[in-house]
Amino acid sequence: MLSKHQTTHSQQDYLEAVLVLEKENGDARVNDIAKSVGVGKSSASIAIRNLRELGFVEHGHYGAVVLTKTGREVATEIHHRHMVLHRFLVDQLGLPEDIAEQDACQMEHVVSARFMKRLIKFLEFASECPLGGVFWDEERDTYVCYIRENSTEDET
Amino acid sequence: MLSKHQTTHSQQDYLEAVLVLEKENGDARVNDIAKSVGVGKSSASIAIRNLRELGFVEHGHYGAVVLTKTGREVATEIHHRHMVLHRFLVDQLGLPEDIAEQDACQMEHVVSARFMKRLIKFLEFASECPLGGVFWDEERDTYVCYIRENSTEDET
DNA sequence: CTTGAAAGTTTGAGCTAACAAACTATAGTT
DNA sequence: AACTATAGTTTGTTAGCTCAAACTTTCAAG
Repeated sequence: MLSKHQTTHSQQDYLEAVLVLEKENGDARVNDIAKSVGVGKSSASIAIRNLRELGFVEHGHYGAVVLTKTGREVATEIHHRHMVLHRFLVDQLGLPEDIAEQDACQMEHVVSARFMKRLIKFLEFASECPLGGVFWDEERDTYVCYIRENSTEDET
Repeated sequence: MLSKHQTTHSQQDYLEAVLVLEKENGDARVNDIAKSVGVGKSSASIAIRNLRELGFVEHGHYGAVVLTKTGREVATEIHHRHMVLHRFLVDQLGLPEDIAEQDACQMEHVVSARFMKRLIKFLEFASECPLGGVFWDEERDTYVCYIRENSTEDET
């Protein structure tokens, strides 16, 4: 799934959690990681030990967990995927936040790099397209398209 | 992931393989299932035994594997997801067949029912929309949109 | 009717990942 | 300095999935 640095889905979840906690709390502790990932603290402790042995994090006994260079690469890529997928699910498909969050959390681990590149181009195009676009109409429970005022050509 | 009938991703793969082999060969044998899923025949044998004990398939010793009612429900739902996702990846995002196949195989197990419903509406709308649409232009390596000739209104 | 190849099964092992329970270290309070 | 709540770790168990290797059944060809 991920470019270099082969990791399991579970490991990707832990690394992403460390990245997010670092930003939010300035600090990533085992207990918080466990809560963030949704597992018991014993599971998190073991997972972090493995990630340390694999060189993705540094972690002194009873200290904070810190991403290494390679760990940060994996974490940022996964988190980037998460945000792009989330944006697609909310902005383009019009799904509610909580559902989008759930789906993005799962999809981020399994989609190919090719898919992600295309999805990014798709989103860029949708927000830039001079002719118009498509959006979800919650009232009418259907998609709706529109044309911008001053669009004169047939193709762009 | 799936409505009722809780199953693992792996079990869903096996059930889908049985469904497809039934259609293609008229028959689903353990060996063919193993090849289709991409595992050794011992793994397939054990997996089918579990599915039998859970009531998803029937399987006499050294005989063909047959879906039960509930097994068929799971298999058809998963296969339907597969086809919808595949169509989205190819028709909408313009991904090549083999990449789309890979991604659909993974995504079908993890996306929510809400996502699938929306994606189906999205695809229906894209193919029906009277104003125009978006497609991938392989030459120019970008998305392109067009407006149909006789579209007069601003919204539909 | 025997025999060999192909199909199917069983066994024993390994890996990832989760949990609860028991244990140990840390830090803050008094 | 002692004590306690909190954080972190270790241990033992379980579950799911896979594999290779050894074994058994089936079936068709001779």
